[in-house]
Amino acid sequence: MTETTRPMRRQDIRRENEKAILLAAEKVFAEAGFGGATMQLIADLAGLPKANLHYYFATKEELYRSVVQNIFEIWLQAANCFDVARGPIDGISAYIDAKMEISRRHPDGSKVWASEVMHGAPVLQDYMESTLREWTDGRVAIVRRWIEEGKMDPVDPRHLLYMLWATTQHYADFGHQIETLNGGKPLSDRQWREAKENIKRVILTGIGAQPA
Amino acid sequence: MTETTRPMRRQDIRRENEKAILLAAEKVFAEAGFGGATMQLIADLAGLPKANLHYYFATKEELYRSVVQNIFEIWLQAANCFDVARGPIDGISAYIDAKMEISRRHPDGSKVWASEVMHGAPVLQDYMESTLREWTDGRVAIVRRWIEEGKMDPVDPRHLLYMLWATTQHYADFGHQIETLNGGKPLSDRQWREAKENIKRVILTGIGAQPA
DNA sequence: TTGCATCCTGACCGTATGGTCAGCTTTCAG
DNA sequence: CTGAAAGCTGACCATACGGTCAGGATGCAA
Repeated sequence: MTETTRPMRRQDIRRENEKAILLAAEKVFAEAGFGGATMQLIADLAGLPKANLHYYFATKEELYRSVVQNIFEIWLQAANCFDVARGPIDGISAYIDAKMEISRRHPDGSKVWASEVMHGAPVLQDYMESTLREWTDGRVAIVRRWIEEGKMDPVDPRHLLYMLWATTQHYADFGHQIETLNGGKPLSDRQWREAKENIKRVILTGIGAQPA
Repeated sequence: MTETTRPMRRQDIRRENEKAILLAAEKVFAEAGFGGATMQLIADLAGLPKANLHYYFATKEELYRSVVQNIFEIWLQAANCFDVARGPIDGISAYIDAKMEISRRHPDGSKVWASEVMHGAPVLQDYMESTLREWTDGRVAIVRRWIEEGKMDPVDPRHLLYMLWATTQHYADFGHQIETLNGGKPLSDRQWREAKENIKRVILTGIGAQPA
């Protein structure tokens, strides 16, 4: 009677449940932090009994780790925009767009990531020391090259990167504050567009990479 | 034997203990989040028995609220730089300096504030809807005036403010990430100076407010 | 059809945590 | 000096949480 779908195959069951749990966990971890999140709440949100969570993820830590790693993947993927670009205008524009889209579509993930880093990255320390460092060094080299080629002013690449991360991430992490200051309403399509435009204009102008 | 100071007066005792508790609480809340923080840990860090905490602060929520309100005060005070300035160069420079100094000297407080907002500002919602909104509207008006007076390009004042908040706050909230990418060492005096300089240069240039 | 691996779950457990309280010590006004 | 108010604290309690487990249900290969 309550069944609307055909009996599932094992593979599908596993995949769907894991997905539901990860989605619910992301939201709960984002809203309450690791310490404030409870397995019970995640289970309720995922529509599963609590014991079932432990069938898929042995411990709360393991579940949390999975959530954080997921975000990290998405976060790193936004990097591609940077690489294929031929100059700061293309590259930084695309990167800002990509990161703003993540902030908009994936605010919970962004918050979990922020929370993880704020608390000293207990789970991701090794990633930060390897993958993140490599990624950053690569991007720093690219920016340096752009500077040498006269495509932008000599700005410290690291602080520029931090600025990009901070500004774009802010729209997810501090979304509640922005919403409150926006009269309690989420940003509209137009406002998101304006946000992107403003950020891009200020930064690109700021580093002397404006077209005209 | 262990007494190095003369017996204290009641007033002093109260003041000192409250201060010690608030300091310890700020650190623990910053490191573990509200849910992950324990009264026991705060008590240990403050060097007091747990029951004593409850003598000064009835509940964990009340203690947390005090910590958050403290930060909010400091945060708002940085605003003054903005008001007394005669133009964007002075005002924004001073504001960036002030907020960066907060990020450097008060990273725990900044993290607690960030955490509070990220979790939907359960404690500070009323403040955000009154004080913060008023403050923001005031600053928006100032920026608008600067634009009308031709002292800077027509940038959306709100997104500019968000950019200032995000960029400066990032050095506290994501301090661990920055430290990791800095070879595991905290930023030196020189690096902090460079950070400020870079941010100021990019933003002031970006909004067309550079002196020359 | 059968046997088995996978999937599921209600009931349970040990522990850690926020909070309480009775009764002690210390300060200090009168 | 004295009594009351303020300050302090070890021991205690109820609860909520992460995690376990025995045993039932279900899909599926042979």
